[in-house]
Amino acid sequence: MGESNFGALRTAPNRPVAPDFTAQVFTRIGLDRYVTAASAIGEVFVAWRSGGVSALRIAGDAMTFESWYGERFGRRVVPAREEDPISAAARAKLGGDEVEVPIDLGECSPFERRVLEKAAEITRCNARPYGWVARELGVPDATRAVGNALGRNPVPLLIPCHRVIRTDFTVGGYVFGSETKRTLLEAEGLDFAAIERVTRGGFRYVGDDDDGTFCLPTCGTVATRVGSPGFVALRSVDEAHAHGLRPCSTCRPIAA
DNA sequence: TGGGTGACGACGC
DNA sequence: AGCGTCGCCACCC
Repeated sequence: MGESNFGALRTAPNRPVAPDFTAQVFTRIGLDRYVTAASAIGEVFVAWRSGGVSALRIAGDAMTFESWYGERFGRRVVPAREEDPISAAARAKLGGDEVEVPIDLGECSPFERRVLEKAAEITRCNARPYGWVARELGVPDATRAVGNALGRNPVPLLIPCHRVIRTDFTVGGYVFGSETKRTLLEAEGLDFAAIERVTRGGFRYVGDDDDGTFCLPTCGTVATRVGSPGFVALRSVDEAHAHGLRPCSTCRPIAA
């Protein structure tokens, strides 16, 4: 069908066809493209279109990636011939720069979008429970749905869904496997051995007598110091209040 | 329309 | 402590 349209155009009278006609049409239509880029978990494929990065997967067989992409998004993706501002931004971010990367969430449902946008707020060296995301979104019973939405994150790493973990502070699932998730979080500065030492026995919060706040043990403000002197392990919010502690405004350990 | 599925969580042994 | 069960919600047929 598309072929015959091209044929009709090609034979239009008095109108020479530019050699790169096909490329021009694809550019105008916005054909999706991809490159490989280095990341914390090795080489990845990064695909994008006019609106921003549309997909990220671990690099491997190009055919497999292209057919996965077509299956998932219903569009064709081809290797890029040159860098683009969007791929350049993604490359920089994957390399560790704190830059904004436009993301195309076009195929996501409104709920999935909200979940991914919330996950995008979680900064390095931090982790939050699935239930925390649900609560922040105003649907505290939708924790399971939050997990499903994160599981469909089209752009892992760029939207750091690996920073959402289980309420018991075990890492939980991940597209690239739980081990990879744990490795990523450790590389960002979370010390799971220390976290496990604290949470063993049902401790859920960490109080800091110095600044008078209590946090999730995976809050970046305490993550590198969990278990050191000056911190008290707490089993409940009541215990925190008994110590005269107020909730940390960064990790917001309880509902506002 | 309705039943099945899943990166969860609380509870009971 | 670890496992099964069951409720929950959004999504997909």
